[in-house]
Amino acid sequence: MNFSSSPAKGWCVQVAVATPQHAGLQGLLDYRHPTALQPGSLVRVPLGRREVLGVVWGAAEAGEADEAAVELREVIALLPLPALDPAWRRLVAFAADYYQRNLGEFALQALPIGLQAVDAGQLERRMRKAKPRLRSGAEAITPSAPELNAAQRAAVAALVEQLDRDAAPEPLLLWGVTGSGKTEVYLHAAAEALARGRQVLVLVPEINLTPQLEARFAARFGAERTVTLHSGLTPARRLANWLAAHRGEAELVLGTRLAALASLPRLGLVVVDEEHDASFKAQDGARHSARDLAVVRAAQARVPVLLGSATPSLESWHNALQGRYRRIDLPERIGAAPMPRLRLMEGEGLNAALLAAIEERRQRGEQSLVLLNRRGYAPVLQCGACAWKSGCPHCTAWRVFHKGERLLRCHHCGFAEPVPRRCPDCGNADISPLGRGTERLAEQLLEALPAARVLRLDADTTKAVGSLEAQLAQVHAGEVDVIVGTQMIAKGHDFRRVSLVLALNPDSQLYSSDFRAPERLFALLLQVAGRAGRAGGGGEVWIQTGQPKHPLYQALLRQDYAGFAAQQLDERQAAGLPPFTHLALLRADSREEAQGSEFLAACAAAGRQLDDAGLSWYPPVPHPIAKVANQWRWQMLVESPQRARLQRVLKVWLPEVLQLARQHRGVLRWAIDVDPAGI
DNA sequence: AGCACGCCGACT
DNA sequence: GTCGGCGTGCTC
Repeated sequence: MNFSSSPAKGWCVQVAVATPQHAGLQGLLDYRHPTALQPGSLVRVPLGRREVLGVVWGAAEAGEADEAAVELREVIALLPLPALDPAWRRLVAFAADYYQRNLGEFALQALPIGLQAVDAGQLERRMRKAKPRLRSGAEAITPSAPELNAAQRAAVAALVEQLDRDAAPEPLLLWGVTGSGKTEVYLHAAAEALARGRQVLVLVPEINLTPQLEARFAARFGAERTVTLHSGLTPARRLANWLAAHRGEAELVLGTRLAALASLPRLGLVVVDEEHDASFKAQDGARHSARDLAVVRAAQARVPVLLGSATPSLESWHNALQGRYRRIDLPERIGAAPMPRLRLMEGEGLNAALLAAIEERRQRGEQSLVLLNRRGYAPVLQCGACAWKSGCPHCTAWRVFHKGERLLRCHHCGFAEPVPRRCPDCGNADISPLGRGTERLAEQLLEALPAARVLRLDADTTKAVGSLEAQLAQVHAGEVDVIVGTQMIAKGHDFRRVSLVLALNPDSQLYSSDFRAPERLFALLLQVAGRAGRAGGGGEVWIQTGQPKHPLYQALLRQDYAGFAAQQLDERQAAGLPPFTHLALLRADSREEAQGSEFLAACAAAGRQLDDAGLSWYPPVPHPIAKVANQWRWQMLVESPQRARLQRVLKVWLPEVLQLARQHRGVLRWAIDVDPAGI
């Protein structure tokens, strides 16, 4: 033994910290620590002048020969928490790799913001005072659990079989209309997982949907076993809930997309409700699909995943058709409430027939729901004498006329000004609204039906905390005859008194440049149709359209999602679109119009150069809204017949993109979007 | 991304 | 004379 050698220089630990890829800091950062640190440990480390949170990914002993180790900065503190488990690290590593982002960016995005601020002492105090929770119990199903119908029993049976089998289960696609009892299947499935001592992750698309779901789970299993995770929680609450999940105390974790990467050491079941919903796709930061990551997570952990929807995403539907997912149908509405009758009507605006129908319902004490997917009074203001329109000076978009607030407001950058009395260009006093939003529709309804009590429900009327709940309470109390709203009225809320749903000219969404627009419109209309007459029966849905022969409306009339999906999949295949191809979109924002385009063109050229997989590289095109807040937005598409080929090429392409971004001044931001929501 | 440093316009 | 605008550069 050699006692004379100097002591080892400690350990070199590799730490994941939140550094975006354009920061030029790739991969893990090395720090020094006197002892070895377990992978998954949470640490505070210095980064420049800041002190940041990091996750230990690996450690190597630094011998005395290791001169470099002397230069490394020291780990500041080790947080007194159990390490993030290998399953979590594997999932995060997959996500970073697949979505082409830094590991640290994904890892830190998955941790609650409260962890970054809190120090070790605070954390210890917080954990001590955290109330002890019940451990998993056998009393999973309480007597209040209702009987399941045959279809629901089949779904639960399929899931139980998967739970008890130690093989990677195939994802279950639970297909059932509103009211077919999907939630009850989730509850029974959760009970089975809890009875086996496992944790359950339930994802929903919107914060608004978490309270009612939480109430149902808490009523069945106990509030002390249930936590929620979503962006509406205060940082302290979110930290406490995250910790409860991380330490395995919370057995049921309900949340929005940010919960998909929560730490769940005993995960036994993943549920994604309304799996088709666009909210599962993160459009900022490290872009990813929480639904897809939930499926990957379940596969990696070899636990079942339940994807529920009345109108599954075409990706999931295709997967079921291909035998990769197992489809389970819930064909009946529970409680014998039939689906409402659908009608297509030609025409424009509030005509006599529509008004008469609303008035008839009102006199019977029933409610009507009018869907118009456009906020404000009118989408644009126009001068009667010259060519002036209410354009936004900072965006290539019109500013919307908000009559009540007397404002012209840009819905893209937020720029607002008082409505001018005269045309800013020619001074003419005759300026008038063009088109119609929910505010104007509500006004027109009040004029035509003075006795009707009209409530407007959109992002403008519900932005104050608690105002959505208050207005919904009014609706449920029968204090409202007509509800006018945007698509937010289609989601989750159960309007028992509504017997008539009107969708006013949704045609514009049919001809959007986005290839997913028809899919979204079908889902929206079927979802809003499900709001009509859940209790009594005899509900009606009227859809006003100039294109009654359009296959989408014809399929909707038959309430034939399968037929619609088949037709859409044919179109996607013919057009070379997902799920038959795999896409990545490179986006760039620039100060001057040409800069973004030039950068993306250079990126495309570099891509073609290195592409050995025969991908398609499309030229840069402006974003549908080319300029927002004085920044020009461009995008460029890469298309591949195979996912693996796309992945392989992106991996070698991105370092080149990073290089090019440094050379192209004026490019303010850029980001890669793998599996983009739209193009 | 943060957060610094660094050099030019309107104000206590 | 300073306060502060955002250009540019760095972070194990």
